[in-house]
Amino acid sequence: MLSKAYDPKPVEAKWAETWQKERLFISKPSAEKKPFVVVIPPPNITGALHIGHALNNTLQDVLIRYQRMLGHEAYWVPGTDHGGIATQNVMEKQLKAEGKTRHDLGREGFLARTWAWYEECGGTILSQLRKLGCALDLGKDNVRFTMDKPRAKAVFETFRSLWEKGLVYRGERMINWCARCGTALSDIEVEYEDEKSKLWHINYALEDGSGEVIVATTRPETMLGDTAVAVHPEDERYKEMTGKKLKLPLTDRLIPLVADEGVEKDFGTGAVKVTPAHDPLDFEIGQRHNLEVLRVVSYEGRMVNCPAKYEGLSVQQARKEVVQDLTEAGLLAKEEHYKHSVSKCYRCTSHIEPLVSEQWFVKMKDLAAPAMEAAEKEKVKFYPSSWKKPFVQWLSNIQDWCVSRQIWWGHRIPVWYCRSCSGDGLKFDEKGGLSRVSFSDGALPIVSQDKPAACPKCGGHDLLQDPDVLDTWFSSALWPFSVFGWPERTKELDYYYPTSVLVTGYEILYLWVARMVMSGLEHMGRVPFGQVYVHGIVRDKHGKKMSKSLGNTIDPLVMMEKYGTDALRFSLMAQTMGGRDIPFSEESIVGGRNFVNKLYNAARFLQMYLPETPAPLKAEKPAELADRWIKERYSAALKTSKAAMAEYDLPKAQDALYTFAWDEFCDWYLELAKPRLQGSGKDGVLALALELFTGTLKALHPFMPYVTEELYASLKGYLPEPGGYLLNERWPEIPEAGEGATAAMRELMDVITQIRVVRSQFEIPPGKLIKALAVSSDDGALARLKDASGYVSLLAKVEELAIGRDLSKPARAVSAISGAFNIYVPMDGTVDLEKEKGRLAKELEKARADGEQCARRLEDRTFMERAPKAEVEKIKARSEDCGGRIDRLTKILEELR
RNA sequence: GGGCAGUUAGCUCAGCGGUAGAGCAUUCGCCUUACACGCGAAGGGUCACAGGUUCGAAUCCUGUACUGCCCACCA
Repeated sequence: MLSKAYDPKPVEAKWAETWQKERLFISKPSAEKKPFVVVIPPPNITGALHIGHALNNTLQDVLIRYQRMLGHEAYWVPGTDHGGIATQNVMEKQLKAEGKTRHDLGREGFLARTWAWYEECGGTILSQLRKLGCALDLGKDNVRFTMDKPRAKAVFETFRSLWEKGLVYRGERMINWCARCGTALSDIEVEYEDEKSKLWHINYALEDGSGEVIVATTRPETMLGDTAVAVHPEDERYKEMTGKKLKLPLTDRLIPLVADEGVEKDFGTGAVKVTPAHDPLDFEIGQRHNLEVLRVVSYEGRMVNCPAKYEGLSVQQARKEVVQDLTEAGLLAKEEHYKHSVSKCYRCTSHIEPLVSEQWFVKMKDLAAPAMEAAEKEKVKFYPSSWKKPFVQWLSNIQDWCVSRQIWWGHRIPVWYCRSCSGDGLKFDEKGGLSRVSFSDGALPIVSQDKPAACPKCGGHDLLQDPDVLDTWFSSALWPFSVFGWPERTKELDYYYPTSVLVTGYEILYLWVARMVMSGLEHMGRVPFGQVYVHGIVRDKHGKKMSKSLGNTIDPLVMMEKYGTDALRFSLMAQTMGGRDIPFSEESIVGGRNFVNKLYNAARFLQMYLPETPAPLKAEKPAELADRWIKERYSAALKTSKAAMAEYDLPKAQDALYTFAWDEFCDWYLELAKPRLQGSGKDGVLALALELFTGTLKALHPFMPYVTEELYASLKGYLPEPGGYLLNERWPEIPEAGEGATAAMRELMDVITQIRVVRSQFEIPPGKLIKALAVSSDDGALARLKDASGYVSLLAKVEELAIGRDLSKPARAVSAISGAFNIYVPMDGTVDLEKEKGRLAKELEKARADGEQCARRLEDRTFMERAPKAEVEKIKARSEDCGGRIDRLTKILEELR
């Protein structure tokens, strides 16, 4: 005999290995079958999978397995992402623990080490995905990496093509600089956070001594880089002074007071200090007024180009010093508390320094236009659809994309420079390596993936590659076609592109999804996927974001160990309603674990009655009520589940099967089957139970692959058509079924429930067999109950059930009403009259209230005239029913007196 | 400052035009020969608020409040 509780560990290990060994998940282009393709959002090789990955990949796995079982050529393409800055940060942290920096290893050494890390970490991630049950073929030939050879080729081809179209350019612009990561970031890689700070009011005196201008700022240290003060042209307070010079405090510089539309009159003092090098708005003002761009913060985040006393200080230190010096000089007019949003690096949460820098950019407007159209016309359709609007809006406000990163790990920018032709445009670090490139200083680009043999202009051989690498999202943007070998025209590309659906969390909708849509349209001429399934973020049970620093993370691997993979998957799925964030906690996994156990025990129950040597059992057309009923319920559950899948409502699809399996199949059908399994009808019951249970296992397989595979394997020998792995089986056929048995069962189930209520309320010991009477004036109902009286005896533990029209209530009996029946349960001892009256009176009260409500509506002329006929009929029937109940209850109550 | 979502039982959420539902938690009774990771039963909600549409509103419309998220150069 199998153990009472399901032990997932050995089962999961066995099937995970078998599935991979059999290469069950591999796909080949097939002329006969329709492809269903999903490309995995490639996890960064930064460490272990987290709970968000577990959710994301469970959703994809469900879709893939489901589509396969529908008979489509379902292909889920596996891979990992090199993860640019994120991965480099992980490596640098490792090095730091060894007391080293990447510069100790040098660029090549650092890259070699990171590649080794990729081998290790990439493998770990893939094995974790396998553990999650993902239907991903992890054969070496099938797993992609955003930095492997074919993907590198795609990246180069993209860069080359954009360059030729003039869509990629190098220019000096305001960018977001993370001094800690030592690189520029794109606008969407910056996060904003409210911080408590101060608003300092600084006194700038006019050169001619005729007055002063007070400016308000949150960044006093940048005043050292001010090259003007600006006011609104219409501002009466400053009209007279505009054009005059101001003395810049703490320095000996003079700066002009300019008038600019960009200044808000009503904010602060109406005067802004202008630091074109370190503020986006100031940069614009600077451009309009031809102001000098004076950089006072270096790439290292230290003060430069300023009075010696501040030189080399960090921004924070400089702020303190400047404020103190201004105070001492009596130039600090005011200091007020102020809350404002500051920009932070999305990779390391350090403060971002906006600064002007020469970088590579991709021109976005022309790329965004077709993507907007695709979203608007739903060539790319969002689930839930509410994402369409923000998606389109984001595209419509798009800015050029800064794609160069001053890090080492990533696709090197495929541009080379000839040392002799590029002149001053190339800057070198102390070790003689190329550190910066400036087109404005004369650097001449040669676009090439590999080192060109010679400079096409001068024939020189001293060629150096641009030191920067591309934003990691540059290669991710190509993923839906680069995975199939683009730019090669492969047969995979032909067959699988465009892919079917992309499954992702909303946090990377712009970072990733939008860029894939744009790239797909630009390079392939077609959207990369027709549908986007957007899910939320897994949060802790209080709705807080999970983070290591808060200590509220849930490790999916630990949970899989503890509760089983199916349990984790089921529970995540159950809570991912509506595409919103998912509050998750360890407790919520218990529900999934319990359901897995329920299925396991249902199978164990069936096995008790099956012969040891498997032989096919053929189910006959159900004749008995319970059989007809369960088949109707099965049919309804499959129908609901299938319809929900079509709308990407995965939790609903799962829930329909859950409810059927537990509440209907186990709680009612199997209970009713127990005595029949002892008698001559055994084979018929077994065959039907097996048919429906294995069908349910099939339908549940996408959600909980392990336990279903295990149970199916143990039961399939008894089926007429045993089949193989569930993944290769067809999703169950939905039997034609009406609702007749469902209605008849409902009537019966209520009788059983009413007797159970009486038992429970009058504390009849659960094991004790009782007598009961069911009285009704409805002959049809009496006949139906007579036919099924065995069910009542069984499930309400009634040893003698008298059914009739004219049976009278025995003395010392408790009464209940169920549909057309008055039910009497004789008691051994005396009946607690107060209790009995109390509950019957409560019933009566309910019936009366309901009856009155019906009556009111039936008397309402407008209701009778305007409501649909069917509705009126329903109310009439309900009203009659209430009337009957009231009469019967009143009579019973009277007799109690 | 704009946009989007949410507000239903103690908690997490379904329901989205015709008598308020689930899971968990709580209470009571059961180790009933598949399952105590279980079985049976019970309690618990003026469906945020105010108007409107409708014979009828948790469900549709308008507004208010609160919460959360996204976007935006207000120093």
